[in-house]
Amino acid sequence: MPELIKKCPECGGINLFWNKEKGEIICRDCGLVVEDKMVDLGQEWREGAEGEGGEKKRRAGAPMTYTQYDQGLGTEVGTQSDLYSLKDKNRNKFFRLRKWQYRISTAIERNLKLALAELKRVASFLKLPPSVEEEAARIYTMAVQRGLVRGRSMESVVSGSLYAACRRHEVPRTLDELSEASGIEKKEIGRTYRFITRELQITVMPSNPSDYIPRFASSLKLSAEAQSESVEILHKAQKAELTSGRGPTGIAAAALYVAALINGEKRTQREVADVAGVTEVTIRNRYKELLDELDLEKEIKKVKKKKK
DNA sequence: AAGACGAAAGTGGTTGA
DNA sequence: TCAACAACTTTCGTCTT
Repeated sequence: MPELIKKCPECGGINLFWNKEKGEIICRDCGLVVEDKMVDLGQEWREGAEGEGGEKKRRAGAPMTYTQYDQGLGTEVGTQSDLYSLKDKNRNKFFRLRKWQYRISTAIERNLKLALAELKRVASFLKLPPSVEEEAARIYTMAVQRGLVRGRSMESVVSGSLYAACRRHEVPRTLDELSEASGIEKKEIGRTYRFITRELQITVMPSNPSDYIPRFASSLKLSAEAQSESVEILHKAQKAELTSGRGPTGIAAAALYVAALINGEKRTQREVADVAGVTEVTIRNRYKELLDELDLEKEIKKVKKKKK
């Protein structure tokens, strides 16, 4: 743990946790990601576009994809030196074109200004670290430049960008949380999220259940022991291939529920379900699978006996 | 009385013809 | 484009603490 940060700026708690793998510092009391030092992956987007031809992987220049060259937005219309070489007739044409470009670019700028303000608002509501906010802004900018906002509300694209940025930085928020923060419907966010990641060819790793643990655990006020216990359970669950195809939040919730039970800090299924944004039924299903595959019964019985 | 459990029917999204 | 399908939710009745 670096010396500089000793207290959580959000809640003043001193229960900070330095996750070396992810290079971030998490407050165990309120779940705030105090600082993250993740390497910025922003320039690597195009490298993620797998396997079609070699020339598509060009690296230099502004962050735009090769298809943008067709769309003309990246090109300037007419410079001074061009103008002098034109006859009067054509001059008018070029003035018109320049006017067009001016309109387009100011429209984009105006949109960006509004959208980035909204983005900042939502990001601070969710207490997201600056790097995530920045990444979301970049994603949004690309979306605007490629005209992906057309036909969608600005807010939903902002939310989609944020959702994508969170997942890329492995501090995922659930769609419900994004929805609450932005006031956009859950499915709308999901739709635009899928749309923009596909169109921009952003590769997002499927989110890992353990990424949710610190936040959920702190909302439930669970001890650090229970938290690491749940992470361990998750590891085992992953080995037993219980995690593929399932919703990561459900698994995380079940692991937390079991861990709380084992540690004698029992929470009701309802409580866990609420913070994880899933239903009790889902927790029960995952919970049952966990008990079947991993032999946790003994541990739970142990705790029960102790109580008596 | 509250929580845990399970069955059944419904929802939204993915997949494969 | 449509139907089958899996994951998840909603709802509700029953059992346990």
